[in-house]
Amino acid sequence: MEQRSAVNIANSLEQLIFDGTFADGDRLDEVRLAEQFGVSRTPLREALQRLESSGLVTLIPRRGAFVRQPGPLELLEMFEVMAELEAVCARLAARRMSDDALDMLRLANARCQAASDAQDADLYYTENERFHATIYRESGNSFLEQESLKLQKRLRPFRRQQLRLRGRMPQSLTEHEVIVEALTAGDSNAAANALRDHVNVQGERFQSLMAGLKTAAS
Amino acid sequence: MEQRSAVNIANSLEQLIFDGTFADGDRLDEVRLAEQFGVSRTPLREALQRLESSGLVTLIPRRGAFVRQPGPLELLEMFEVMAELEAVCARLAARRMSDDALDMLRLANARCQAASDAQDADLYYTENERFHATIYRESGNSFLEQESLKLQKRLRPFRRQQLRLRGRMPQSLTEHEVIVEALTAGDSNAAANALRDHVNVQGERFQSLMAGLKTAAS
DNA sequence: AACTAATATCTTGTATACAAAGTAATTGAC
DNA sequence: GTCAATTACTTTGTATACAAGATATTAGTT
Repeated sequence: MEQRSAVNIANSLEQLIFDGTFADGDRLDEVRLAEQFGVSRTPLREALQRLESSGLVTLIPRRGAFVRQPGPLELLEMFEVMAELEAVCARLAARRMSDDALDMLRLANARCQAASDAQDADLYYTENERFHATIYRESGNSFLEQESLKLQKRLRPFRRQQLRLRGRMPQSLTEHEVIVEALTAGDSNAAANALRDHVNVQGERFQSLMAGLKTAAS
Repeated sequence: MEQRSAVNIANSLEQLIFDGTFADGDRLDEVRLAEQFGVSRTPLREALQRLESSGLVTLIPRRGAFVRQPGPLELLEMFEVMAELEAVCARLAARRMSDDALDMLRLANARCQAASDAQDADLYYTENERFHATIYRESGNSFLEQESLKLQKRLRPFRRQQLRLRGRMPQSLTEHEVIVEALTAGDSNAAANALRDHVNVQGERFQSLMAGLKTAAS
C-alpha cells in the first residue's frame, strides 16, 4: 500500500465518482469524508486537490469541492481527442513496431475474439483495453502513451456501457483486424485512419444516445 | 488575487522552476519555502501536490519534493506529441474555421511579420504563441484547445531559446503562410502536415542541439 | 583505520486548534 | 405576512503541535 494516505483517498474517491456514488454537482464534505475514511481533514484536502487537477472535482474557494462530471458536449470533445490521439499512436506505431510487438497485438486481439465468442462484455472490455494500450506503447513515445492511458481511463465509465449494445463486439473485432493489417503492412496513414474511425464509432454512438435522450426529454 | 494561497504559491514555484532558479533534482524544502513565502507548511504542501500532478515535481514519500525537469528523451517525446496535437488542431480547424477566424489568423501572422522585421525575438515569441493558440481555438474542440495550451506552456522554456537561432524567424514565417493557405483552402491534410512539420522543426533543432552537447561532452 | 550499530537530529505526514468567510436562522420592521 | 438585517452556526483556509520515518553522527569493535 501507499504510505501517503492522500493518494489512496484520491483513488478511492475517484472510484466512487466513476461508479456513480457521487453524482455530478455533489458537494464533497471534508469533515464527513474525513471521518468516513478515518483520517483528519489534512490528507483529505490534499486528495481533493489532486482530484481537482485531474479534472474530476471543482474547488470553489471558501465554498467547497464539487463533483464535476463532463457534460455531453465536453464528452464528445474528449472522444474526438481520444480518437485523434489513438490515430497518432497508430501512425507512429506503424513505422516503429517490431514483429514481436505485432505478435503481441495479434494475441491481444485473439483474446478479444475469445471474449466475444463467450459473449463476455466485461472480459471483452478488459482485453480491448489491452489491445489499445499495446498500440499506445508501440508508438515508441512514452509521453504519448501516458497521455493516452490517462484519457482512456477518464473515458472508461462512459465507454463501458456502450459495449453492451448488441452487435458491437463483432463489429469492433473486424475493425481491430483492419488495424492489425494496416500496422503489419506498415501503412501509417491507413493505420491512423482505421484506429480513428474505430474510436469515433463510440463517440458517434454516444452522440446518438445523447440525441435520443434529448428528444425523449423534450 | 486568489483567495487560496496554495495556487499563488504553486504558480510562483512554477515560475521559479521555469526560469531556472530551481534546477533539476533540487530538493524543495517545505519549511524553508514556507517561511520564504511567509505561510505555514500546510498551504505550501498543497502547492507541491499541485506541482506534482502537473509534472514539474516528484514527490517521494517521506523523502521530500524534488524538481523534475524532463530529460532530453522526454523532451523529444513531448515535442513530437506537440507536433501531432497541433496537426490535429489544424485538421479540425481546416473544416470548421470561419472566415472571420481566418482573418484573425492572418492578423496574428502579420504581427509575427512585424516582430520579425523588428528583429524582436521576444515579441515574435508572444505573437507566434497567439498564432498557434488561434488554431487551437479554431479546432472547435475546447478540450483539445486546453490540452494544447497546457503542453505549449510546459514546453515554453525550451522553445524560447531556439527562436534566437539566426534565420529561424523568417523561416517560421514562411511556414506560417503555408499553414494559412492550407486552412484557407480547407485542405485538412495539407494543414495538418504543414503544422506538424512546422512544430517538428523545433524538435529537430532541439535534437541536434542535444547531439551537439553529447559530442562535446564525450 | 574502517565498518557497524546505536543514538540524535531532522523532515515529512497527520491531527488538532484557531480564524475568517459563508450560510442559515431568527428577529424586527413595514 | 413578507422582506431585510443582524446574529448564530457551519465550513473552509491556515497555523501549530505531535508522531513516525529517514538521515546524519558518534561511539564502539575488529
